[in-house]
Amino acid sequence: MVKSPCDEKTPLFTAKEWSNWGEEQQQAMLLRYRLAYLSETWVNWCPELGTVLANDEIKDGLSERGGFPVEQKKMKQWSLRITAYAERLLNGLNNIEWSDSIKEMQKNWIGKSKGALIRFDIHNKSNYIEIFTTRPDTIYGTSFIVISPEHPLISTLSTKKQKKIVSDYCKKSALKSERERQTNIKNISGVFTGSYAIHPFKKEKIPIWIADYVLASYGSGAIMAVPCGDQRDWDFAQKFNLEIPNIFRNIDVSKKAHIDKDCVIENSNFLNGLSINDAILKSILEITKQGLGQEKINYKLRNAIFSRQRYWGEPFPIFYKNETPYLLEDVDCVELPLVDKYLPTKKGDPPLARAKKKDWNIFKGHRMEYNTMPGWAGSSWYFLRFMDPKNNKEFVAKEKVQYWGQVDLYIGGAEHAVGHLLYSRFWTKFLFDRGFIPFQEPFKKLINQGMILGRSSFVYRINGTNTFVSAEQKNNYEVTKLHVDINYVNNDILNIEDFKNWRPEFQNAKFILNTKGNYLCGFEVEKMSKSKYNTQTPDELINQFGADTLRMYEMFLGPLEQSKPWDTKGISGVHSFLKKFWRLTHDDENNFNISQEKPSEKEYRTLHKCIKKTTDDLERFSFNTVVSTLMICVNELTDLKCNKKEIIEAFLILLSPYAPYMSEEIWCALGNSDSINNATWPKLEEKYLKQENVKYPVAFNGKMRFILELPADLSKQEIEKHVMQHPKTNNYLIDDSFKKIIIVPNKIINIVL
RNA sequence: GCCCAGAUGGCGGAACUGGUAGACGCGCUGGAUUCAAAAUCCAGUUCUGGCAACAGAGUGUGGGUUCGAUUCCCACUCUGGGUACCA
Repeated sequence: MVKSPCDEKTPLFTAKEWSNWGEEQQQAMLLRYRLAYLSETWVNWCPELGTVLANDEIKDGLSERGGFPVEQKKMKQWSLRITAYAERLLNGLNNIEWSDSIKEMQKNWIGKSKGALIRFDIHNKSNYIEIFTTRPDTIYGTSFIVISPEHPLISTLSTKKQKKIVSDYCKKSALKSERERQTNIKNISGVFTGSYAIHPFKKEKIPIWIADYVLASYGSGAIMAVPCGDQRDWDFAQKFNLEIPNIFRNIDVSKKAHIDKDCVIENSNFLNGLSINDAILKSILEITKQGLGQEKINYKLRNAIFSRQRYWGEPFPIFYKNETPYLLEDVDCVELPLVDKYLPTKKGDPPLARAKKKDWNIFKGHRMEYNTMPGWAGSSWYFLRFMDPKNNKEFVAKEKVQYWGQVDLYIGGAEHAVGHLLYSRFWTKFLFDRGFIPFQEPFKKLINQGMILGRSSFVYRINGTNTFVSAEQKNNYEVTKLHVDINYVNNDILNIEDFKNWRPEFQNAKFILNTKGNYLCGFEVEKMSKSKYNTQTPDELINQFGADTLRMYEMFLGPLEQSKPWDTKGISGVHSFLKKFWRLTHDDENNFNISQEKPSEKEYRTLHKCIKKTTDDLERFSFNTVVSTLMICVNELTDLKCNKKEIIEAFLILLSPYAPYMSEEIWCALGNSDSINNATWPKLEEKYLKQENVKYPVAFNGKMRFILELPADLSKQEIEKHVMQHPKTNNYLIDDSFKKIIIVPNKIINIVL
């Protein structure tokens, strides 16, 4: 038997059976093993728009565009079997220099948990329900079963009497998004199916309920409810008057569930007296022995849907014969065909279905694939192509990928933590498996630059209408909050004409204005993004201040890894710094003016202080503090009136990463023929930094009172003597005495009273 | 809801390993220069009281550890990111 990742429900078959199958049946079976496969998945379908919507295109259950209802629909989609790589994606985190927070997020996203799959037979029926639990030790505390509203056995399980209630409930939860279902934990809902399961050990009847806090996409879409050990189960039991059997020794479960694993099991037959961890092991052993289930490792990670019903995306190299997909063997790429409109067809097929046979550059079988690939098809591997961008035989030549290897440092936003950054790792792994690249991780080191935040503006559409209400009155209506382009908003007042012309759907929009006759927009500070219509272009700033100033200001804004609002108030400070440095090397008539004199000790000290700090800060990616260090250096050099070549030249190299144009220009004026980019980084000479005296802060009870300047090489005893002799010391001592004196050489003196 | 971050003057931020809280810049106030403006320069600028010297308070909130906490620990609040079709 081939040990290969495949659909869990893939049946076993023999070679003989295989060869007796027809071509289509073989293809269908192969799809169960392929990395890319077709599967039925739930999507957000908007009948009015005739298209599938992303969760973020839905606001309060209505489509953002137009405000139409959205429903859940099953659709055949390509998926990529990322779950086959779950374990490797998890282990690979140990081999990369990424921030702990991103690793943590990926780890939680993959969500590995050990537990058991347990079979519950159904009373008076031949079916059974499989549940996944991480706490098989609590099996004797199970008093009911809960299945998700999408569970395949729902129609079998719901009795005649319950049928109507059940189908109403399922329809209602189909309208809710998965997130809504998890968010509203205070809003407990559920219905009884009318059927009972048999407890595998106790052999007693326990009721089977349906509730939308159980998700179809996790585990097996069904749980054994243990109200004494799980708070959601406890709340559910409380609400619907279900039993709460206690299986924990000396623990009170009448007020809330007991979630901690710090206790001993009782009322549980063969598990009595065991600790939780021992009971988990023993219960799995017993479940396996009695054939009631097996040990199981479960991942929260789901296979990733890889098709989109949009026009702009890479077309699949797939064609169909009688709706069975075949892989195109041609070397040539399928190109996007011309279509009359970039819209779905009347039937609801994706835009590519509009193309006629002649519109495709390649056409085989009965039809081509209508779906296109998602954004992450490209974003998962584009960086590999940079190694060999003009190669038209393969995506990268062996010797080039051998030379360049993985990306050394990748700077990207934390918002990609579990999307792009996980997909890239996944793609890298399968490209490695197929022998295309010699490494398993795409990015050796990763730094998350903070997001630039923008101020978004909002308008409020009254649900089911095309009327927008001014922010002051939005609470009087059921409204949907929509982003509006900040270019149409001035001081939070909407330019209504611009807004109407923005999109055809707003052409006939109506407005409820405030008492001043204006439409007031709401606002929020959130990440700057095209989809939030809050972006600002730097073009004007470049025109006004130049690219060096903008570049340097971006570095000066704050720590690389911290998100910060885009605010250009302070940009003039960076600009005047560059002008100040320019004046240092130019006279009043703007003639280049540099001295060949040998620098003084003071001037060397200023320079080397700057070399030390800019070098250290650069290494820890602290660019904002580098900029202030450069500013301090220029301030000091200006005070010293220093325009000496040796100092200026070294300083230019320190400045060049931040203001490359200006430093190159002055570098050239100094008579250098090669670019400053090829200059050697100045070498720090510690001898210039040596200080003879140290300024000690003298604190009493931790509160700094005065500064005492002392020679750097004094012993603790000598320092104490000096402190005690200082006239100010007496002001703070009580009765001329103190409890203790703490002296940290070259740092601080603290006297405890 | 869940996972991950963050919170320090009027504003962006600094304090890297527990050791002077507020570096550097913006803004603001006053002054110099100028016919005037721009540009530039000088001085001041956490808050409260005080002419000042100085005193008290102070790093989201409440506790704790420590001679000493923005920094470490516990509990919370708020803000941002992600939550699987924005990429």
